[in-house]
Parts: sequence; C-alpha cells; structure tokens
Amino acid sequence: MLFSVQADSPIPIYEQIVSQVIFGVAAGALEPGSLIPSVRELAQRLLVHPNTVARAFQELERRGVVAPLRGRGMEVTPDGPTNCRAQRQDIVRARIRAALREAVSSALSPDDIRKLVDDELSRCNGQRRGKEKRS
Amino acid sequence: MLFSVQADSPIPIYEQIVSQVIFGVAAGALEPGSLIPSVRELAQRLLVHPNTVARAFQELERRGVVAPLRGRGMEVTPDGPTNCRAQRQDIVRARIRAALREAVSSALSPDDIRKLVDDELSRCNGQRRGKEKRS
Amino acid sequence: MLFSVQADSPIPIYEQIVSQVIFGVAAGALEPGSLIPSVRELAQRLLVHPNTVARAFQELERRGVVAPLRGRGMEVTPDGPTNCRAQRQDIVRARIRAALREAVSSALSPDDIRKLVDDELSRCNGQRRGKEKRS
Amino acid sequence: MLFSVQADSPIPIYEQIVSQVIFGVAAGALEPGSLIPSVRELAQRLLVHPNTVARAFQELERRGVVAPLRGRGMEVTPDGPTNCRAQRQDIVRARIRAALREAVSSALSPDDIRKLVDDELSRCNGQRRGKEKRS
DNA sequence: GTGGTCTAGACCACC
DNA sequence: GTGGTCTAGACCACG
Repeated sequence: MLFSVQADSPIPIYEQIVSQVIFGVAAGALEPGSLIPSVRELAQRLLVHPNTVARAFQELERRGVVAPLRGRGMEVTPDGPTNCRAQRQDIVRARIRAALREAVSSALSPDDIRKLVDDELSRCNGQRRGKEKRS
Repeated sequence: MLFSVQADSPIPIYEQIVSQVIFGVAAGALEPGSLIPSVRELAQRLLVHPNTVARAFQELERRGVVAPLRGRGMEVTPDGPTNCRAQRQDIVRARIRAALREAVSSALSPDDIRKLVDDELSRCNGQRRGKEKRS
Repeated sequence: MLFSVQADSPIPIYEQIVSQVIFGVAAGALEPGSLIPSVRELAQRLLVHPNTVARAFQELERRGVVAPLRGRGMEVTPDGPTNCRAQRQDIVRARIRAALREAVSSALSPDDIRKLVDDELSRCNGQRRGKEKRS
Repeated sequence: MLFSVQADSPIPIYEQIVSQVIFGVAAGALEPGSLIPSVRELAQRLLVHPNTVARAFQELERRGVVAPLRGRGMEVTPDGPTNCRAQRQDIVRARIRAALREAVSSALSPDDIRKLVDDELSRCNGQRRGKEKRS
C-alpha cells in the first residue's frame, strides 16, 4: 500500500489520507480484520503531524471503514471493502466531474478539453501499454 | 459574462473569482480596455463580501490581467487576453491532472477511469453529438 | 513652469500638485498677482480629473498660497513666495529625512547608503557640470 | 529584531511590515529556517490588527521570502537572504530616488539639496564620526 | 461612484 | 498554538 500526500493541494491532508485508506481497502490492499498502519508509523512515513493522521482515522472510523481494537490499533471492518468500493467511485467521480465542469466553464472548446484530458491521462499512467491517444 | 461561485468548494472563493475573470478574458467576453464589473456590483451578484472580491481583483492585478483606473474601476490590460489564454490552460490542466492523479492512485483500472471520464465528459456538455468518436 | 504627476506614487496626486505649485511659487516661476493655470487647463495637461486639481487648489487656498479672483481664476497671494520658500524646504527635507531614516533602518552600511545617495543624486541632475561623486 | 510602523505614513502599514521583514532577513537578523514572529504576536507588538500582519505575510510569501509551515508558523526560505538583499537595495534606492527627484523638481539648487542631504545623513546616524569626509 | 486600507471578529484546517 | 478565509463595516483617496 502506497501512501502519499501533497502539501500544496487545496485538499486537506487528513482528507487525502482518508481517501487513500479508502482506496487501499477498496483495492483489497487492506483486508477486513487486518490492522492498518499506526498513527505514529503513518505520520512518520508521510512526514505529517500524528494529530493529522489521528484525525483521518477518526473520520475513517466514523465512516465505518475501520474500527478500533482496544490497545492494538485499528482494523478494517467486515463491511469495509464494500463500503469503500462505493466511496472510491464517488470520490473519484466527484473530483473528475468538478474538474470537467470547470474546464467547460472556462470556455475551452470541447476538443481542447478532450485533448487536455487525453494528454494528462497518458501522462498519469505512462507505464501502461503505450499510447492511449486515439489515432 | 456569467459568474458563479461555490461556497462549499475547497477552493477559496476569491480564487474562484480570479479563475472566472481569467476565463472571461481568455474567451474574449471581457476585452482589453473594457471595465470589469465593480467590486461592489460583483459582490452583490455573487452574494459574497466586497472584500472577497477586492482580494480577487488584487490578485488579478498582480497577474497583469487588469489594471486599476483610479476612481473608475478595473480595466482589462492589453496583454490580458494573451496572458489569460495561457493561464486558463494552466488552471484547467492542473485541475484535470490532480483529478486523474487521484483516480490513478485509487487503483481503479485505467479502463474504469476512462469510462468515468467519458461519462462525465458527455454529461458536462450533453448538447454535443454524443460520445465523441473513439476507436 | 513644468508640472508632472506620477500616478504610481503612494503620494496622492492632489498632494503632488500642491507641492508643485508651492515649488513654482517658491522658485519665482509664479509671481504674486499672477494667475495660476485654470483647473481645466491643468487637468488636461496632467491627464488627471479636474476634481483632483480643484482639490489641490482648495488646499493651496487653505495654505494661503493662492486666493480666488471671482470669475477670473486663482492668483498667487502677496505672501505666497515667502510662505512657499519655507514650505518647500519643509517638504523636501521631510521627504529626504524619511528616505534616509528608512535606509538606516534597513541596516545597509552608511557607506552603502552614501553610495546610493550619490548615485541617485548624479542621476537626478545629470545635466549638471559633470560628476558630483567625490574622488 | 526591531519592528515599528508609522500609522500616519502614506505607505500602507502592511507594506511597511513587508519592508521591515525584508530588511531583517537581508541583515541576517532572521535566518533561513528560522520562524518569523507569528501573526498574532507581531500584531500585538505593532498595535495593528492581525489581518494587517497576515496581509504582509501573504506578500512576503509571494515574494519568496518566507514559506508557511503548516500549523507552526512562517519560515525564512533558503533563498530568502539573497532575495532580500536585492529587494532591500531596490526598496531603499526607490525611496531615495523619489525624494531626490522631488527635491530637484522643487527648483532648489543642487548645492542646497546636497546640503539638506548631508544634514539629514549626519542626523540619521549622528553617532558616526562627524560629517563624513568630503573633499 | 470607484478601489484601497484598516479594524474587528468569526470559523476552519492543521500542528 | 499556527496561518488562511470570510464576513462586516469603517474611512480614505480619487473621479
């Protein structure tokens, strides 16, 4: 499971962490019953304040993704994977929708937007089997 | 020229205003030498505080998009359109890139992402002729 | 009599006009009993709003430099030259003092400051008999 | 590090604060990696509103002098000292130039100006050894 | 009427 | 505790 946060994003760090844990559970990298990394460990790995991680965990608990195991850490709940797959879709879709809404409102032509999207799409996963751009 | 802001967005309102003016100038809706709406007028139209609009104008001045006409308002600079077309591209691209980066990090499959994007793309401008020919 | 205003100065334009009329009277370019340029003429010459000039004249009247001649314009008062020579000295000295106080507070070395001053002094009146800088 | 602002100056308070922080960094009183005084502390010390200080900090960030440390304060950037030495020179020079331009435009004789400058120069740092050798 | 500055104080995100 | 954003409203300089 890879975590990374971007300090310069307008999205709060704790929210980024929430998303990433959700993504991890949705993808099966974190399975029900398994412990997620501790607050301290994750804080150190991400170079953020432990309180920030703690806050993310609090939110994850609220969402029913993880549950505290007294004294041992936080564990992924049985319903976690199902919840997270739905939430993942929602998160990603909302962000994409917002970006495209803005693009449209910018009065860029649909073709320009399509071009930008394709550009970035191939940049983002350049490791895939070659050029995604249609001929 | 249509302006609208979303108070619940993580993007500060003053930044939304900055973007929208840039879009307006880039699109030619606001031309060099013409006055942009006044602080007070725009504040009233957007239902935000005049100070918030003033802050956006300050940033637009810093970016060389508009210049104050003492006592008369803010005027689009001669270089405005050129600057703004570049800045528009940057703004839109950055937002799309961030959304796609997140999508990739969510471990959704590239095909799922492509599908989401196409979905939203056609939603955003449903008036276009369908799904945009793709091989 | 040369007038010029700098729109980008933090000093209000009307105050710049006040200073320049005072300078003109102090230098003898405007003599007691002579009419100073009309609001409209000066406004046109300086490319500023007539109201701005009117405000400057109001201030000059308050300072006893000029007096209105019903229907014919503003004339320099008998005491004008004397008043203005004192005021000129005060204005210039105050501005120089403020600049130097700031320079000292900037922690630039006295030699650096002296160098800057000499630099600018020779720039400002390059038309004088050669280099003012001491060997 | 000493800060002080003059509320009656035509120079906005927030700009005075910007200059003073730049002077402090240029002089080495504020070093890279060190925290500058907090918004609230500085506001209290200068008897101005915290928002005014915040605005100055925003400008300093834009100039690459300081960078925010989320939740901990504002830190002087690595490039700060270099940037600031240049900016200090620019600030001081601009102010001196403006003062001298005005002096010249006042039609005071060059010798009178020189005398005024020397007067004030020795007043400003009277603790130095006299009138500064001039041929 | 315009924008610019300042004060005042709220709330938020983060540490 | 920190800075960031926003609202609110005052006053000023300028046209």
